[in-house]
Amino acid sequence: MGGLQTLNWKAIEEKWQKRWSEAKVFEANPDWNKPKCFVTFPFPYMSGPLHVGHGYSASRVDVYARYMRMKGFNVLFPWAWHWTGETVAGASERIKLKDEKFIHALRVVDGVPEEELEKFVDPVYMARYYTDYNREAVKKLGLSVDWRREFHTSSHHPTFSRFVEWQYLKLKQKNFIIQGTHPVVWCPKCESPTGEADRLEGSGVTPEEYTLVKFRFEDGWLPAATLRPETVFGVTNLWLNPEATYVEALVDGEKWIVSKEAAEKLKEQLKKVEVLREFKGLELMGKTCREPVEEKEIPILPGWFVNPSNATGVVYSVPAHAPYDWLALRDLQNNPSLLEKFGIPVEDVKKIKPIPMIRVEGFGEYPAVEIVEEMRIKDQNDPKAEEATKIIYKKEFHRGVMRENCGKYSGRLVSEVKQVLVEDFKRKGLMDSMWELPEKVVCRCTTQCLVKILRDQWFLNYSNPEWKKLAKELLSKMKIYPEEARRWFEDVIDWLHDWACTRKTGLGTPLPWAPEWIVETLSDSTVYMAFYTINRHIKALNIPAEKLTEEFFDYVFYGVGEPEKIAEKMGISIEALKDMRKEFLYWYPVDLRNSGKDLVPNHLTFYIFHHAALFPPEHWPKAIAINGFMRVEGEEMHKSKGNFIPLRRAVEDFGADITRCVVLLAAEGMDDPDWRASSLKEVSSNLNSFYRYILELQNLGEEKEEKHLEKWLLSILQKRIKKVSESIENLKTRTALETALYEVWKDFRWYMRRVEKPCKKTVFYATRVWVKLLTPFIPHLCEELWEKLGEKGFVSTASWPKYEEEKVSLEDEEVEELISLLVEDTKNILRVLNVQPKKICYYVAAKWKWETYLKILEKRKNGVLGRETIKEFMVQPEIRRMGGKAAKFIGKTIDEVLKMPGELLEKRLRIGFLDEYSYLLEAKNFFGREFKAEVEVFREDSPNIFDPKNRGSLAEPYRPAIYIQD
RNA sequence: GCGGGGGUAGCCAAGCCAGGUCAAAGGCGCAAGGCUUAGGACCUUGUCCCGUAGGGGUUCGUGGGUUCAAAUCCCACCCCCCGCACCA
Repeated sequence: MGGLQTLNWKAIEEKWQKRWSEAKVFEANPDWNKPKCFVTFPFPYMSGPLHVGHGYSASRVDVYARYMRMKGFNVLFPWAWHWTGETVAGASERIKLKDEKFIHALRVVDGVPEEELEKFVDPVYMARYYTDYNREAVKKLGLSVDWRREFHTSSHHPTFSRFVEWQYLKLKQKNFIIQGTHPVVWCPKCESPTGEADRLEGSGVTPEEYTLVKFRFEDGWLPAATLRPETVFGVTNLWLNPEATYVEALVDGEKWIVSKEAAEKLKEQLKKVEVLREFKGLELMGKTCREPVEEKEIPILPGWFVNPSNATGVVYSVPAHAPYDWLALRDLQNNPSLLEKFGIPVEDVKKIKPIPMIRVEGFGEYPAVEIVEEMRIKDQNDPKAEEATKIIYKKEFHRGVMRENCGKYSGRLVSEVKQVLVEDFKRKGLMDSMWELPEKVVCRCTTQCLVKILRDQWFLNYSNPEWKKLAKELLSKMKIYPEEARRWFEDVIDWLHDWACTRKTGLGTPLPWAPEWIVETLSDSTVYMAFYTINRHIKALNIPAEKLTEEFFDYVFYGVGEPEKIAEKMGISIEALKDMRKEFLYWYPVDLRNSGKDLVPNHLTFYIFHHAALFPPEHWPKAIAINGFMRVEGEEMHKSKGNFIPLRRAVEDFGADITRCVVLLAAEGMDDPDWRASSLKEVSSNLNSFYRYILELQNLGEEKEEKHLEKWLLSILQKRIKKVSESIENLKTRTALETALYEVWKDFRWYMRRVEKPCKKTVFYATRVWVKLLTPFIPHLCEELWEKLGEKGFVSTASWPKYEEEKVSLEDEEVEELISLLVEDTKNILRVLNVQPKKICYYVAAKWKWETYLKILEKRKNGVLGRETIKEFMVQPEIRRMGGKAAKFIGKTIDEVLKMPGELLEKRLRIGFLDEYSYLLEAKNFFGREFKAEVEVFREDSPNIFDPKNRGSLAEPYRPAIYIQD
């Protein structure tokens, strides 16, 4: 029974991982006799376990690394861990606050032991725990990493922190860091920005800028908040909520009336606010104010829909274009009793007529009125009013044109004038702005958030056109896989504006010139690949962080400064210092960086910007590859969904090679791979079979000459070698693996089916090629096979199969193509006839047909082939003698050749005359086996032909005629 | 809304950029046969419809168009996924 049971993956994988590690095969030092290849994977964030999606991206890097290594490159694949940011701290905080849901996820999904869980109240402990946990996952996946260069980020890794400091000093010196102000979602209790991860409510909500339109009221202003300032030309009245509390306040010296909440908010938005008195909205009902365009007097009316917690709590009314305004107005007009208690005469309200000021197709004068009728919206409390508002807003913004009553903006598109209009009015002091959250955001600490404008924040000046230009230049020189992603990068570079690069809280490196700020997580990880090149020295020499000065890094990365002095100050040898410089120069630039596509709009683009800023063009990254992100059984993977698949568990449960194959076979390019249980089963059984098949092949074959079928196998293998190589080079890892596994398998199957006795020499060569082609994908299994095949050393460091042009034989390939088509055709006939044949006869085309065929091919190549060419042939006496049948053959051939793809045409021309007769004769036994019948082969013009149904004349080149006798 | 990607046979998925060998690779599933004590594995065949001679018909989100010829090119539309910022 031995050898037939399922493989012991675990034993095999552990065995080879141990051997690789002992032999230090993946530890890469500079070797000036070898070309280098430096590949990286963005260090993962250590707030939880890695999942199979990380495994996917990392496996792609590993496939490339392993391939290049076998190609003879000195390959460096380092690894590190990201600790910077607020997420670990936030997670730790949730544990401190005993967030049951969160703790449950850690316990169940992450499998964190109880005694460890308690210690997670310390964020650093938590990060370290996950780093250790995940390192095992990465190692067990079999990635070919040089672990000597490992590190993690933040001030808890002081030597790395020094590197971040250096980087920021350089950026500052180059004026790529500026100071400025910026609106953020802010928790007044925590006194810090409330990021996505820190929210109980309101995920995805970002500040929105309202325009405040200032209506003159007595000696002050009523600033009405709006997202549609262009509608100021259609204002009929003002709305205040009679039940809400308003304040009169001095705002930057002007007297404003706004809701009580608004006054507090404005304080956070760089406005100086002094509240003078508080009162109910009711107090202003029926009074009038002046609109800012023509200073017409308009009334202030009660609007219960006005939310004092939104913006200023003051709203102006444009009933022609805003459904809410029209509804509120109509409600008042229809219910005079509502007005009674405010002492507002009904006639005054009834007098108010909507003022149309935007023309838009599909609507008449009063779009708001029309949509209210159409949707049968009852009143201002009807939830359908919200939808109506959205529809009108969209239509009018995109398609709307300002009517004649809009002054100098008349006749222009709403979308065009909006911005200018606001600028114009702001200049006149009639508009202002205020930031507001479109939806409620609640901080983890349960406090409701507001918008704060942060001042003196530090920014990476990505809006700088010079910097953008540099980034684009870098991008244009870089390879992007897949190429479709290039446009996305271009857009991101254009779109990116200044990035707030510092935080007040969380883990990270303090900004060297303003240590109260910490460099934020995306901003400290842009050029750290340079640190990999020297980190093994820093660790080996045990250089203390404080010795890693600006001038040290300047020397290592830029070659400036005096090495003697620097080395002396650092207390290391000048050789050691120079080695670091040399090692940096050896490895840099990064040859490939691969990650999920989610990093395109942030990290990867930052990576481009910062390299462009900090390094000369010869050190700019060479290539970026991206891939989709992992789904599970077609769904997004989420801890909360319960379908989260930790990498470590996958590797432990299914094995590294299977896990790698499942993810690599699942997708390519930007498509999202899907993790499916069925695929797991499928791959596992395929790999088991592959293993056994290779071992079986070992014992097959005999010493013999390499003939047609062997030449065919060798030829087709060259094609596979080429395809796999090119696919890996273009990060088409799925195509590569599919070809290496399935296509090659198919070739073997055909060879074994066709051949009488396999040739030992060919099988020997072919099995070794096959194992090598799969090594980048399933390295453990391939090592095991390599050893079982009696080969010395690691297959991981064996040489990649060379594509040998001289082994390519078009003729042998075409012959097999012909034979398999002939088998197919014969089967097709047998199926239709539904008989068991006694005898099958094949007739190959006569010599004159071949000559004619080749001439037709030639004519097509020279572009002189047409239907009329038939005449040229028919005038030849020896052809004309054969009459109609010849004409039919020539006509058909011309038609076929006319639509033959160029590649095939070339191939057939190069092959020329093909001795079909000999090849078919050689395959007689094969046909016999296939059909369990006697098989005979004739030339169609042979004198002793057996052809009772006169089929022979149907023969064409590459298409022998068939006769079947039952 | 803006930007990016995509819709192919029971499922996954190639082909599309460079139009013709495309009823459309490969894998899975399913069915039949072989091998085997049996199961698994493996091998062969079939898997849109029709067909007693290698053929014909209808297909590649929908509707038009260009072309001798379109899954592939052009136009319009419908649907799905992702990103839109201070967050990893």
